[in-house]
Amino acid sequence: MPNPTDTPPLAGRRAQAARNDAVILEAARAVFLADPKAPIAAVAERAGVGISALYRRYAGKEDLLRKLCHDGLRRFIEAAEEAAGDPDDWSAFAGFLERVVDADVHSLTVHLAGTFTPTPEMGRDAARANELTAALVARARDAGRLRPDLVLQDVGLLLEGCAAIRVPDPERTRQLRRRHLAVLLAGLRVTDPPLPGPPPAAGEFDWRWRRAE
Amino acid sequence: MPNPTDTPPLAGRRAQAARNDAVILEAARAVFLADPKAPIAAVAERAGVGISALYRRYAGKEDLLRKLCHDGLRRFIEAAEEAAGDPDDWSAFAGFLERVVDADVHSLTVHLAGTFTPTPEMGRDAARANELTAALVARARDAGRLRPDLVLQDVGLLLEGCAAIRVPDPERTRQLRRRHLAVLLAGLRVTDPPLPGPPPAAGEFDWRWRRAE
DNA sequence: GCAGAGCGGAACGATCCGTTCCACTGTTAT
DNA sequence: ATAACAGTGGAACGGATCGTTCCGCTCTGC
Repeated sequence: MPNPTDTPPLAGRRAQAARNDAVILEAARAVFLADPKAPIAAVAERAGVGISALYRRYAGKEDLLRKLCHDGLRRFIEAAEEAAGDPDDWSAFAGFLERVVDADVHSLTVHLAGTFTPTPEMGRDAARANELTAALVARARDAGRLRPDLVLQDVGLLLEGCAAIRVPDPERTRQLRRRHLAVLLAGLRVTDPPLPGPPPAAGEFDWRWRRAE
Repeated sequence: MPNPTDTPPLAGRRAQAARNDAVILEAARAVFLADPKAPIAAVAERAGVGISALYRRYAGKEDLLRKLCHDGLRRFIEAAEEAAGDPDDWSAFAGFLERVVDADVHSLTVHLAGTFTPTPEMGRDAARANELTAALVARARDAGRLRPDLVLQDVGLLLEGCAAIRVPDPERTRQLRRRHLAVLLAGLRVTDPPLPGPPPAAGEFDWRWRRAE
């Protein structure tokens, strides 16, 4: 009998399984980040496991995608909460964007939208993410650091723009996105004249979350 | 000999064919702009013609894509040449970006790259497009209007960012891109501190044009 | 009228991909 | 020791997609 008492440091087969949990999730994140429509076999290959190891953990592709997206949403919230702790009104806002861009969270959320049916909890988290972002925007704006005609929905577009920057090397991608973001942030400080066209309205981008028919 | 005198005002069947030339190209542009991997049948459907009408004009999908991309490249050059005529150093540069963004040229070129083998002429046109862009950048920078640490390759990233903005309605898409571009342009005027990280190098994005294996 | 250009769309063949299934291995409990 | 089984790898299946071909039809230009 190898384990007389149920020792927390699992060994043998159980440990392998627990390790696979993490390996698979990491592989899935990397693969679907690079290509949201990647086949599920690519995840298994990247993780160095068989397909069975995937289907043991997730009911299907949609299930995996949903979990991945929900994780991304949680990271987004985390970043917003962390950034809110910054005492400087501007760098709280700027730091938030930098965190989100660095973690490539946007690709995990928006780009995966529509590929699965969301859970109610995801809806709640999305609402919370929105609130936190709105608070950061309002704070920077009320402090007079952020150009006043920038609305909450603009932030999504900024992130979309940064997420579009992509080269084969992930680290270089991060650097280039930071560079792009720096230009954007420079343009977001108070300036004249105001931004052109009607600002994005609340709910204008909800179509993303509707499933493809 | 069907036409004793080569009369330009074609009529009947020939006219229909000539009209289809344009209709098909327009449909192809719209379809592949919305989804670079769209099936060729979608183009036929959108154009309101059969699949035969497509294959009568193009040897295959790759042929159509190549023509579309080359057209986009030419529009890009056109935009650069037009913008170069602007006497103001800054608005020549800014106007150039606005034209390119409005025409959605970036999606037609970069996003279609790798899906076909380019012709030598396309290589020459691409080189010319690069020269023209470099000239506009240099001009704005030398005039002290553009932040000096911005390099040619940054422009591609800016366009990439703008092209990533996309909603179902094309006109609204254009407006939102303009808005995004305005933020970017505001950030591109001379500012401090300089942009972070090493600037994009020449040839760093050539991998796009290599065919997927 | 007749030859054929132009066309619509069904049909084909090749991929691709999600999912299922089964044999096998090492572990756990008896 | 050995039975039961969780965990796994990967072949195989069925459905879907898509590029391309092909056949029959129409209508034009001679």
